[in-house]
Formats: sequence, structure tokens, C-alpha cells
Amino acid sequence: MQPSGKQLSTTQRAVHLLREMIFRGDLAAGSDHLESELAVRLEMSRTPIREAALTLESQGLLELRPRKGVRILPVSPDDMEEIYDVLTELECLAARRAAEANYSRQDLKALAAAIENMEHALESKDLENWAKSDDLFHRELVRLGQNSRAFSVFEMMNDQVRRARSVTLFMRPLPVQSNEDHRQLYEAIANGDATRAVEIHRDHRQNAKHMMLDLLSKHRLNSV
Amino acid sequence: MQPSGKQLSTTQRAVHLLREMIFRGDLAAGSDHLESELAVRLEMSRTPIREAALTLESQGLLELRPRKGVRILPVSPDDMEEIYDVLTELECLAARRAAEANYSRQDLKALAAAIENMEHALESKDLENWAKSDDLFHRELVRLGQNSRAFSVFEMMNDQVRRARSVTLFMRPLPVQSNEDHRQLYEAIANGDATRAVEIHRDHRQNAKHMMLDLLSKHRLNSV
DNA sequence: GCATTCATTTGCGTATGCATTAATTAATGC
DNA sequence: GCATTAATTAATGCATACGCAAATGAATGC
Repeated sequence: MQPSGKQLSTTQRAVHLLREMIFRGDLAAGSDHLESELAVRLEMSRTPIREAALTLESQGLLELRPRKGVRILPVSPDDMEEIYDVLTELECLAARRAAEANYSRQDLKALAAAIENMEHALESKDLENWAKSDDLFHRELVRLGQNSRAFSVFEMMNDQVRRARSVTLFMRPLPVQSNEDHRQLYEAIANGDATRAVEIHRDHRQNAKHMMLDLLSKHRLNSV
Repeated sequence: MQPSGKQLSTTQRAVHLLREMIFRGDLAAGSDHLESELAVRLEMSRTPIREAALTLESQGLLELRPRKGVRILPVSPDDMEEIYDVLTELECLAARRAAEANYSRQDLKALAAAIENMEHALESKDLENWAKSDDLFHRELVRLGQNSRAFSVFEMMNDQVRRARSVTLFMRPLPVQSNEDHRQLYEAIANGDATRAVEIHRDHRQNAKHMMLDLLSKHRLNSV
């Protein structure tokens, strides 16, 4: 949502870089890092590091602990459950509002495109791309819900899920049902059937949650 | 949720003070304030002001605009609708989880106490106290939902509603139905009837939203 | 008198410095 | 040898300093 033709401030760069480092696992969950250490690593002074850390702290990605440095927050299965539950509600809200909004098929074409991409990816068993399109689908769904606050909370929490999913992606069975759910949701929205849209999507999300939790527990992943 | 026996850091004080100033209307919605101006006003340097502003920005209370100072974000009726919609979902999630949690009446006593206070306040037409207890009820409900993320998003958004409600409190009819709703919700939770709990509370919240929006529109309050 | 350009001001972004205080290690007593 | 306390270290929280860029105002040309 930033004007893209702008050169970012050092603080903004710090936010981006730290996020990436966290998601790439470069800064492992549970690890501590001194502000000054990060400063040399990103070749900037402590100030932008601190400001970025403050931002990321309020986004729930890390924690500033005096004298211990910033701690990358691990996400436990219980955390995961919390996150999925919140995401479920926000996405269902979006689904309802989207269905009520009388969108044309044209308005929904990004959603449809995401579904097609997922189906193609699934056929060629390209899980990475499937995950990417799945993500896009959910994001587009929430965008269609037209609630900027719901959207920003969604983005925040979805980031955490993404991290967990990148770990479990190749442990799970092929997401055939998932694609089917999405297509049904799309139809419900296009038909303006809010009740059904919510019903489908709530199930979809709860299934996803249980799948994730089962995987985490089966593989003894107590934190991601 | 801070350990209360602790002396706060300057930055934390700045956060608290700025919040208060915003909610008391001391910093009016839509107004701009230079960092340096706030610094002298709170008798501290720019650094903690900036850090506090960054925090409050990510909580949606204000916006940092280079060279224009921090801008206290006005809340429009559309914003209000967004906020109510998110709150509705999060509180309904909490209601469902609370009902599923098999709480004893003992566990629910804070909830019951809030209801009683509301009823007393209503009898003596003490709206200020009614609002306070109502707030407590909703907060306790979400707490019982046992989802820390939902809780913190709730708190964030509830702050904004509180501001709007303090303006409209004396414009509205006596909240008789509201108390009745709360009592029914309490019973549903105590009886472990999740479906009914959600049903009641969703209605309750949607009514509150429409009441608020009607008041804002009737009184031409385009921003709070 | 209006516009355009140049100078000036000013607020922010970032760096740096410093005092405070927690953590760690050394030291002393038992 | 262990515990308790003193000394040292080190990281943060905050203050301050500074350069840049945007906004404002002055000056010059037409």
C-alpha cells in the first residue's frame, strides 16, 4: 500500500529487511538479537533498527526485552489456533460482505484467476505455486470484504500462518478439497448467497486449522 | 496487562499520556501536532514522543506525516461501521468459545457482576456508569474467549468506539434491550449453548452498530 | 502585477553520545 | 567449597546533534 515509486526511508527498509529475515528463518524463532548487532548487520544505526523493532513488536512478530535484545517470537500450536480462529472470523466477515456487495463476475476476476492458478498448480503438483495462489485468493477475498481494518489485521496474522505453512507444506496431502471449497465459495459470492458463503468458508478454515494443528503435533513442531 | 508495580519508561508514559489526551479530546480528531511541540508539552525529548507515536500509529490512533506532524485520525461513520463489524466477529468468536469452555457460574461471576451493575445503573439512569459496566461486560466476554490475539485487537478497536460513545451517550434512548441481551447471553454461555450465544450476541452487536450509525447521521457527526 | 527562481527556514530522519541499570563476574567471608 | 556481596561490563532508554529536503518567503525578471 506504499506508493511504489518512492525510495524508502532507512526505517522502512529496516522493517522490510527484518521481516524477510524472520520469514526466511534467517532470524530463527525464539532467538535473541541485540539492537546493535542488527544495526551492523543491516549497515545502519540503532535508531531505525529500534523504530522498526517497535513496529514489528506491535505486529506481534517480535518482542523487545530490555538487555536481552529483540526476541523473535516463536509461534506455538496454541498460538496457531488463536491465529486461525481470528482469521476464520475475519475472512468469514469478508465473505459475507463480498456476497452482499453484488459484485459482478468482472469484479471477481482476480478471485477466479487465483482459483485457476491453484488448479493448474495442483495438476502439476507445484505446491509452492499452489500456496502462493491460495494466499492470493484469501487476500483478495478479504479485500473484497471492503473493511480496511479487517484487512490489516488479516495481513498481520496471515504472515504468521505463512511462516508455519512453508514448514508444513510438503508434509500435507494434496489440497484437492481446498480447491473445491474455493470454487464453491466463489459461486456463493457471485450468486449473492451470503449465508452459504460464510458456511462454506468457515468449514474450509476450520479444516485448514485442524490440518495444520495435526501436522504440527504429528511432527512434534512445538514452535515455528 | 503491564506489571502494575513497575515505574514506566518515558516512552510508555508518552503512550499513555498521548492516548489520554486523544480520548479526552485534548488532541482533537483531525488536528496536527509537531513532534517537538508534543515533546515540550510532555516535558520529554523527541525520542520517546516519536517512539510512542510509532506505536500509536500502528494502533490506528494517529498518523505520522512528514513535515506536517502527527495527525490525530478522525473516525468517520464508515470507519465506525468497519470497527463495529470487526468487533462483532471477535466478540462472537469469544462468545462461542466461552460457551464451549464449560465455565462454572463461579468463572462467570465477573460477567454476572457487570450485568448487575448495568441494571443498577439503568434503574438510577446513571448512563456514565452504565457505559462503564457495559464496557466491562464486553471486555470480560472477550477475555473469557481465551484468545489473546482477539483480545488485543478488541481492545484496540474498542478504544475507538469508546470515544464515539462518550459523544453519543446522552443522545440515545435508555438501553433497556441491551441489558436484556446481556442477560440472555450470560445464560447461553452458562448453559454451554454456543450457537445461541453467537446468535444473540451478533444481533446485539448489529443493533448497537445501527444505533450508533443512526445517531451519528441524525446529529451530523461526520467525524469523532 | 504575476510568475519564476533563489534563499531561508524548519521539521524530520538518522546518527551519536551518555547515564542508568541489569547481568555477569570477581572477591570475600564463613 | 559455597554463598553472598561488591565490582565490572554492557545494552538499553533517552537526549542531543546534525544534514537534508520540503515548505515558505523574498527577490528578480517580464
